[in-house]
Amino acid sequence: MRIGDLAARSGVSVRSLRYYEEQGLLASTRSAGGQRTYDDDAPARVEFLQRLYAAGLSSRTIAEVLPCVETPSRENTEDAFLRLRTERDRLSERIEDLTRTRDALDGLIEANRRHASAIAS
Amino acid sequence: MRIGDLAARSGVSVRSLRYYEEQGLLASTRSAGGQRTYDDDAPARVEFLQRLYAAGLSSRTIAEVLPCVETPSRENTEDAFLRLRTERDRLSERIEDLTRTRDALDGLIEANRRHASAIAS
DNA sequence: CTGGAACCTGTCACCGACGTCAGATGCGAG
DNA sequence: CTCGCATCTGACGTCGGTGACAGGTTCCAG
Repeated sequence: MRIGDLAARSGVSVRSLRYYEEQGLLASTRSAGGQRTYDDDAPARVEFLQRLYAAGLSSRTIAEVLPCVETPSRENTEDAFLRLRTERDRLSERIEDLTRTRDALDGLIEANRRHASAIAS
Repeated sequence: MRIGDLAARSGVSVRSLRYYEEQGLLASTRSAGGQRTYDDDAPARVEFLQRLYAAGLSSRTIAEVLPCVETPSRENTEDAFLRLRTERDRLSERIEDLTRTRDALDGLIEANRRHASAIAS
């Protein structure tokens, strides 16, 4: 699979795919002419990367966490594993915070709705 | 309350407070010498702004939503109200997405833990 | 009254993921 | 073989919320 195909399948720009590789997040083999070739796992991988980015992780953080995901061996995995749990906890806090914010917005909406109906009556 | 006090109380930099004002998100009266003065509601207001920023809203979006929050009158509130609900829904989707991501991370952690214990045994 | 801390405006720098352009090269269909 | 699309590398631009600095003014404690 070439980079254009991967981009089309994963819904990510070609630029981003090159960037992911530059950051050490996505591997590719090169053809004789130097063009990138991806295996069938790539789209899922890219989707996962997108997920982590959306969760607020930076490229560097993702890179630190990935060895834990890819090669669940030992040693160089130990701190990556800790990182992974740390990021999970951070995400958890984030979710709670966002939920509180949503509740606050709900409160505003409710107050506004009541106010509007009070005017209407 | 002067800008330094507000910054200290709300845990936001002086720079950011001036920026919020520049974006029309935070009002201040000026002293004779031109220095900003804030009333007692300001810290809560700033905290709320921080919440919205953390929820991923841009300054412009916050500005579009605020009239709905501040002056729950009618007319110029109508579309602000729609905006507010739109943003609430967007936030809701975001929360769901992050929750899915957290579940994915939990899956990885669990898999890794099992793998580690398999090695240990 | 005075000195120094706090404040003012204005401007430039930064970060990080990505857009975009340029110029060169690879690749496959006809 | 050739034409044209896809891909390559490298570089610069962008956006938004802030940091940081400069040069000047205001405020308050002593």
